Amino acid sequence: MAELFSPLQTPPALLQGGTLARRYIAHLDMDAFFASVELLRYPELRDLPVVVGGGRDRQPVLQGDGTRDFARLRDYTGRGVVTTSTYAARRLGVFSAMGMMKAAKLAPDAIVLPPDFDAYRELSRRFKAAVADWTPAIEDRGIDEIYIDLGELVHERLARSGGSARDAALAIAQGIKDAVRLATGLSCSMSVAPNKLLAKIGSELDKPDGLTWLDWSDLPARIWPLAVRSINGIGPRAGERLALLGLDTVGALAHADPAVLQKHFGAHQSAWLLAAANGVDERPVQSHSEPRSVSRETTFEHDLHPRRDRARLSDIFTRLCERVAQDLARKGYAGRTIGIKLRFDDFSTVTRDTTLDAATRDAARIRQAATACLRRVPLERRLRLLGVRVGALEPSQAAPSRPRPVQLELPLED
DNA sequence: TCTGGGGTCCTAGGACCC
DNA sequence: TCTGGGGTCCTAGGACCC
Repeated sequence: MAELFSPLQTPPALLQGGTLARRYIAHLDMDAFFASVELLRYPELRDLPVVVGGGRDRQPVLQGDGTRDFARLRDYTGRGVVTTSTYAARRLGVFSAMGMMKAAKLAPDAIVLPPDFDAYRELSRRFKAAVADWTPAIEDRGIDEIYIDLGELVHERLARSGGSARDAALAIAQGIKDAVRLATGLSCSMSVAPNKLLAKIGSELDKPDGLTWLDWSDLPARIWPLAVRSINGIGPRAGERLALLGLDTVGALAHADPAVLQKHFGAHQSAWLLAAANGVDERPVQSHSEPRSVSRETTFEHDLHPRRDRARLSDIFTRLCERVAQDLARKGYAGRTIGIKLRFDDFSTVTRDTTLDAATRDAARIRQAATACLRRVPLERRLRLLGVRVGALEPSQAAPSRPRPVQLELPLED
């Protein structure tokens, strides 16, 4: 049943391993997800630079002549970052996580839309349901992406119609892309590869609406020229440290001296870096996972003074505890570890937590424990952010409540 | 005019126990 | 006089991801 690696496709590190089953792992990534959902609603914005982000901002205003008046980035004031931008906005240099004020400098005429997370969650549910019609072997990776283990589907198709595994996998992936478009009106990019690591990289290679096949034989030509940051798990910090060692590309990392890497990154991380750069990743597609923590936090419009703004802070604190308690009840969990997070006006961040004898999801109990945590922090600066977290979760007796249905004014009926 | 909100995982030191 | 070692839990911070 299990095919074996052919030596040509096999990363050297796995050769000794012997009989590993060839896997067909897909990564599916919705294209510019939030912005694309907004384009369903406002088709007249297609091809324009549009930014989704910021806070409680002005909604588009329907005017007498039937056109809508949209807010412009240049008029934006306040904190907040770009959540997503359309491809037209990206061409102007505006990307996710960029401060809105910086984005306004680059693209003052771009249109700003406030995020509508209920709509995004609904479309997320629809695209995942469409994929689930094909296979249950789906790993959730957030609102706009999933991994899919295509192994069974590929073997079924080969048994039925013959042909190459590559053609079978690509036909299945194309079928899934079509199903997602039918269910949502949105495009996605997919890649099929021998593991999650390569599939994740692959889905970026042909965006938007791409479909990419990757095998180990593609490593030198298609993966090694990429920046090390293309590897999921190498972030800004590790990227910088690698650059200091002269390791800018995945290929350079793949051929780096293991002793040098180990000196700078330790045994564990250096081994992972080398494996990843060589396309090696044995993690399974995990179709079920239990939540570890639930949290709520808020950044204030203006920094608050711990004493002068004490009443307001206290209100906000209470509300955060209540929302965390609601989230726990909705999901059917309680937790033993209660924690707080503070961010000061200089952006320094501290956390404190405490572990109770028994799990709770009671807002008053959470607030009591969180207040005790708060007393352990010296409050000498103004505050920018306040957060409350409950961890060490365990399922709690009461059944989780059903999510409320969301009404959407989107042209999505099929 | 810098820098959101919701998460996961890892590390490291100290407490505590056997 | 000198001086164990392993395991687990708790806490704080930080890197990273979507």
